[in-house]
This record gives sequence, structure tokens and C-alpha cells, in this order.
Amino acid sequence: MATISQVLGQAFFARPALTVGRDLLGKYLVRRRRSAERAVMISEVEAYIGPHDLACHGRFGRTARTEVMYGPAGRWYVYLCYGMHWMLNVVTDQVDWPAAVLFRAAGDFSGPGKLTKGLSIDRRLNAQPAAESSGLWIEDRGIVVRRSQIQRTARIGVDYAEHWKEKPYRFVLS
DNA sequence: GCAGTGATCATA
DNA sequence: ATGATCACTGCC
Repeated sequence: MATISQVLGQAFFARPALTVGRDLLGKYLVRRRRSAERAVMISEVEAYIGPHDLACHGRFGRTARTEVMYGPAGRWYVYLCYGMHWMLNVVTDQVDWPAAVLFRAAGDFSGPGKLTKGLSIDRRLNAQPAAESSGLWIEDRGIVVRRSQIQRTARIGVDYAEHWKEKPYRFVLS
């Protein structure tokens, strides 16, 4: 039986960040630059669920940086962290609800900064659609992920987020 | 353990 | 305008 490779569209992303995050494990992040294409399986993500989530950038309200999170689901949210590392997120949920999923590991890339460096992702992708037109998109290649393969833990690096720092919004595929 | 690095946000 | 902070990484 042939496996169909399907590009994930807006309907996939227009759901709560926790649901999208869990479902992204086992999907493939695909990067095309010039004619070279590279696909890596997503193995670690974190959900940032809305303006009330004190770890989520949406807590600042609408600003130049967060505006993309208020837009339609399925666009990239890319920002610079610590002046050196690009963080890749995909916008989720409904318009006017700022939520996103952070990509922390995929393929051989372990760590969100190493992932973006390895795939040559920077601010030029910010606010662009997760679609072939932007050169970065996500495919379902038929990998089935069982619930027992998913570990949930607290998110990394959000110690400032009061009780939200403990929420098990990080998903790891084992 | 902690420095590097610069955008972002709050305050003024 | 300034200053604190930061969804990280690599080296001590």
C-alpha cells in the first residue's frame, strides 16, 4: 500500500495549540531552498495556548511582533531569541486568538535554535504561510503515533511564567 | 556555572 | 530615550 504524502493545510492548524502540538509529532517539516529539499520528522514541540498563558508572547497583546499570532492559523511565527537564535513557531487556533506551537526538535536537530540554523530559517519566513509557496511546510507522511509514544512535560525556559511554567504543554516523541 | 547577542517591551 | 528581559547554545 502506497503512503500518501499530504501537505497540512489551514484546517489542521485552526485548532487549539495543544491539539495541534500533539498532532504535529511524527509529521514532517519540509524545507525547500532553490531546488534542494529536505524533510525532517518532528519529534518535540511546545504549545503556547493564548493571551492568558503567561508563557505565551500573546500575553503582551497586539504588538508589532505578536500581530502574526492574531492572524489566521497556519502561518509561521519566527522571532529572534537571546540575540542569536531564531525560534520557529506555527500560528494555531482562531483569528484574534494569539496561540502557536514552537518547534523544538526534528530529525537530527535537537534544540529549537539548532533546528532553525540547520534549515536556514530566519525572519524572512515570519508571517508567511506554512505552504510550498514559502519554501517551508508540513506534511503528513503516514506515520502513526501512539499515545504511549508521547511524553508530556513542562515547557523549557519559561520559569518566569508563574504557575503556567508547570503546565505539561511540551510534547516529546519517543 | 555563565557569557554572548540584539530585538522587544515597559517606563519616561 | 534607557534598561531589563529573554520560548538558547556552547564553552568554562
